[in-house]
Amino acid sequence: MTYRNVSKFVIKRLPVYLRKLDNLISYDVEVVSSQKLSEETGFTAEQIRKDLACFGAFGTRGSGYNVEYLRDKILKIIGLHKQTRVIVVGVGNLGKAFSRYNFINNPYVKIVGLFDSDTEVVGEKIFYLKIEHISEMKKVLVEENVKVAILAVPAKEAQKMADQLVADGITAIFNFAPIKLKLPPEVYIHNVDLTLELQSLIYFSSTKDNLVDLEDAFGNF
Amino acid sequence: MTYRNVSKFVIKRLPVYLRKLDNLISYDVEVVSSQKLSEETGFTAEQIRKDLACFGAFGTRGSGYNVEYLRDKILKIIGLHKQTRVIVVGVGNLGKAFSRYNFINNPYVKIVGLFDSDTEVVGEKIFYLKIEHISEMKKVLVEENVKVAILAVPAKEAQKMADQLVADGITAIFNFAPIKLKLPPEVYIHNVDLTLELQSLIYFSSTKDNLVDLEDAFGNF
DNA sequence: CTGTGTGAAGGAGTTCACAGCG
DNA sequence: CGCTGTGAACTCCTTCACACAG
Repeated sequence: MTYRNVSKFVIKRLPVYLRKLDNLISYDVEVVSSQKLSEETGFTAEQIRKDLACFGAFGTRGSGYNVEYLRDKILKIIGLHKQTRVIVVGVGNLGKAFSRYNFINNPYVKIVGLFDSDTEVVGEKIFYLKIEHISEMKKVLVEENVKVAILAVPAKEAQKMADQLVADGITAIFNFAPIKLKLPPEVYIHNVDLTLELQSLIYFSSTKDNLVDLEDAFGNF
Repeated sequence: MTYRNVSKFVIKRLPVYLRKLDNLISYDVEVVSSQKLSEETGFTAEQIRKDLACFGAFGTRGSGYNVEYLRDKILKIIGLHKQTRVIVVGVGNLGKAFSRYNFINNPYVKIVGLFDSDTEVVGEKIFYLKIEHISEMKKVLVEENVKVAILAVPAKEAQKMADQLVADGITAIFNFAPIKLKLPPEVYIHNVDLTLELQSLIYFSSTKDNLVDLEDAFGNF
């Protein structure tokens, strides 16, 4: 039995479960049902059970899931059981905000390097970590065996920088730059494009059944 | 003919087309085929044609789509044909970064208010716009008839603030706070949770067919 | 002859319903 | 009896294949 081909949709829900489980642990809750998790997360109980079933049978029929056991299982599934090391490339507004945010909110992912090409920001600190020049990047990537990079450089530098990251051993990129990176297929890219996301939100802002909205846009129909 | 029930997946792709069309316009390209758009965006040509077909027939058989005409159509479909006014609530790291980013990158969405409860940041400027105290919010919402809010306050304040926004007429929320907002179903919520997104990225960082990764995680299988 | 528009087929994700175990 | 685990049904999105218009 192998776990190839687990849907991306499933993987995206796992961290949601993880967060809820961590929360339950902090309240000393020991057992949780898929029904309870459903109420907390908004996903259906069946879906939660199906998601977990992709990776094995972790529950106890009649009672539910052991919270701590399930949390540890999910950590291992995602690969967060040993703290993951990442670097941030491009420490402008967005890179800075992301870094500060991650330091505070994400115990499972550790930023081990902040890099920028702008000598203006090099030397600045974010919490305990000093921003270094891009030229120092490869050294850190190799020493710390980093596989994940957060790319928050301007659009026109993004492709070049991504190529360099891949050449230096990066296998997954969290990309804030508003361009479609062209990289080997084995590199996983996750794009966060705030402009696009906000624009599509606008569509839904007038009314949820968009009848009125669209009739207005197409007087000709 | 009405346009109810256009899939969210379609709507999310429209801004991608929009950006490419704007780009083509800046290069004085007048006509574009779905094939060309496919190469540029990474979506299949059939999908692009199907997406556009949800809203009418905009192309010319044999040649393609008139770039400017299609751009204007998409603007109207999304509702961006008249600049949309939004406010930003919570101007910490993330709110600040988002605002600066939007000022520069998003010509179609105008930020008309920046609000925070922290008197420390009130008075600061982001580009030409001054950060105001939350107490001023309602006035701006009404005067400018704002329907969309970007919520970037700490998690524990988010629900209370969201309730207030909805009470003041907001119909869509772009939510950066890492909680599930409980709001009336007619309010559209788009969550951007960087911690969750980064965590799920980790899963894909070891290898794209996650066989090895998972066998390692479940030695017992 | 080229490229759009679209019904039909295929594939993927979700929900349903219930068997089965504690 | 309660809650998990899961095949089957269902829904929705994508891809295919081709008719049709310029």
